[in-house]
Amino acid sequence: MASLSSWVSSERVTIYDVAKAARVSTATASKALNDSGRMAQETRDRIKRVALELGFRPNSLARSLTRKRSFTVGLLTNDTYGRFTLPVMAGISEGLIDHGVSVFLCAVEDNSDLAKTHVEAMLDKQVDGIIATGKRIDKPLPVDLSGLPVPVVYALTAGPSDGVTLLPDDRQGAAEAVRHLIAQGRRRIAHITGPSDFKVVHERALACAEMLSAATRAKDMGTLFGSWSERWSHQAIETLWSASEKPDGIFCGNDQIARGVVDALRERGVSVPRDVSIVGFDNWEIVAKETRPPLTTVDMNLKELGRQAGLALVRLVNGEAVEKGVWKLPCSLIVRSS
Amino acid sequence: MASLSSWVSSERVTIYDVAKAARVSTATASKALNDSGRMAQETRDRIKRVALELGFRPNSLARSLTRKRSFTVGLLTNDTYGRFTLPVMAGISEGLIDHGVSVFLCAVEDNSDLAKTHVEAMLDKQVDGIIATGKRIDKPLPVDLSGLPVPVVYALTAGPSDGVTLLPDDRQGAAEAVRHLIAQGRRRIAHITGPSDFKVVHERALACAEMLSAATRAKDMGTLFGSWSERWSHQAIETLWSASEKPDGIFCGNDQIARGVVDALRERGVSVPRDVSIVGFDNWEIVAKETRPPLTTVDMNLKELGRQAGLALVRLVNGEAVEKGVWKLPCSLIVRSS
DNA sequence: AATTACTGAGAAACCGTTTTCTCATTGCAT
DNA sequence: ATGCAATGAGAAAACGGTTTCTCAGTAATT
Repeated sequence: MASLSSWVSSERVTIYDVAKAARVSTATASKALNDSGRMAQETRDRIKRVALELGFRPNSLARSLTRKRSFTVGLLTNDTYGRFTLPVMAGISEGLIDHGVSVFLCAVEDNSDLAKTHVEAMLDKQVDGIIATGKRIDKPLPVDLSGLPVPVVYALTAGPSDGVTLLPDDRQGAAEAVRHLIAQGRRRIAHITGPSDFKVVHERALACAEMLSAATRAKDMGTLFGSWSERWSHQAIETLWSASEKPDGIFCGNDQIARGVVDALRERGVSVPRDVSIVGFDNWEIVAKETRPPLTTVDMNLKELGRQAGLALVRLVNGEAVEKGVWKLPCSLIVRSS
Repeated sequence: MASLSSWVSSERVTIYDVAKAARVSTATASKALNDSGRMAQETRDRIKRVALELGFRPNSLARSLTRKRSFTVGLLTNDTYGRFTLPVMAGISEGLIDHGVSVFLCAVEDNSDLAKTHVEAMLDKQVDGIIATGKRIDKPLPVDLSGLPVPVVYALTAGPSDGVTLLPDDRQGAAEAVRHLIAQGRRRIAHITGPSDFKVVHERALACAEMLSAATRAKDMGTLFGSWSERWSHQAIETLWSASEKPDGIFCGNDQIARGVVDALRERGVSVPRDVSIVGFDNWEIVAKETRPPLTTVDMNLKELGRQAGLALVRLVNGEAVEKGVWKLPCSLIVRSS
């Protein structure tokens, strides 16, 4: 438990205090502490030592005012419930603190006016840039962020084609999943997934189909679109198991479906993974780890995605070149027992 | 879709520009725009009009520097995965934006050094106050926030006894749940809940027992402690249904358990809600709404809790009196079909 | 007519840093 | 000795606002 009790003392130490104590001007003090300007190394060291002794911490506000750089960015999200956004946000926060950058959190639901209010507040507070994040990669936030005086990065939400957008590589993740099933010796592979109006559903289904058509040894038993629910899993298994030829490997659109599939198979006396191998998607630990057997699944590395989004924004703020368009970040296969 | 394209134009308008355009000094301009100082109403109106025409937006940094008030607070969380924190954070963000206050998001996991870094960064940025939030009401954040030069409020995490802490009223929520079961005409009520080392488990179990011992018509069939899993639900139902006298109402420690209970009962041919009524806890919509029948459950109003936390902090910052100790915010019973 | 009270507005200081000049001093080569 | 470049440090002007104080002018009172 870190103690921060040094701040108990009353008034903040300013650079004037440091300068006075070190018997130099504030100009010299500032330069010494920022390793800029020219002065005797001895002077620089002395000033730094004094600053340390006095517990000097520069006032960010004052610094930002002159530097015209606030080391602050805004994070706009329309997700106040889901479980995908939190890791992304955490990744952003963690990735940026290393650069001394703080993050303004703005939760806007789908309220366009609220979003506008937040953006204005952020701009008033002189953010260096903005990150937009959401819950679906095929829906934009309820506010147009183009034409702002600061750069914008989109993470896990739809952005404009000329912007920088970071998304998980659903196709690669799905491909890994199917490859794993094949590597496990599975030959008849089906895909049970969610509603067809989700973009991720298509991406994953497409990659699954491609992978299977390229595979010489394995056969594609088809894709079943439904909903993100265990109920749907039961229906889907009902359908698949009423056919004569049954799959021995199932790739599921998410962990919830996978969980339902495992349960449905158990009810039928089909053993997982002996008779059928299952791979989920999301690595939603509360589901994946609790399933018996624990689910093999695909992790979207959302925290890393957030971190990358933060770093990309910092690069943009610094005027460095950043490739426009959609960046697909790799997913990882988490092998458990299913 | 709100358009913010007005910012496309190059340079920001400062109060100097407004003053010049209105042919007054910056002092007068400032006073006019802040409705402070003394001047002819006509002058005030004219300056405001000019400011509006020019699209003047005061630079928050500059303002904060003199006012010694940044209209910014820090939000510290150790939750980067769970589903409880996000609504709390959203509530905080939404509650504070109305006061012109922005929120710094700091995700610290259980890393004490990282937490300290974040706190220092926030203090450097002159936050007016800090909100600590987490995933469990019985675990504190990995950093000591007492003795800071700014006020602190704790929401959904353990705080010091002399601080301000906001928590859901688990007891009241549990009592509502049991009251509902009794009102439904249930007479033999059991409680199936999670691990006994969670404080919320005890709170809810205690309230449940109290409610039942006070009820003349209903009988307490006991509490079963287990884990937060559907697996445990099946076990618990196995246990309860192996006794001669079976419950006709079950209050579950969370929705996941409730979901498992509904499923386990269905497998036994017991109808919900005809034979047995079920009430869950959390109103975890993805589970509660998907269950067949949809779960009646207790909502902790986490967003409102976040909002209240934000408002409490603002009051502290303003030097207004705020009652120390733990504030329990009411839960709401969400009646669905179970 | 002289004094007093009030009104409206501006000058200047300030918040805490950074940064651009300026300048005295020193060391070195001519 | 003289000129010149390099060095070390400070004065002052930003940054964009707010606030205190001053003061000229007008209105009201004696």
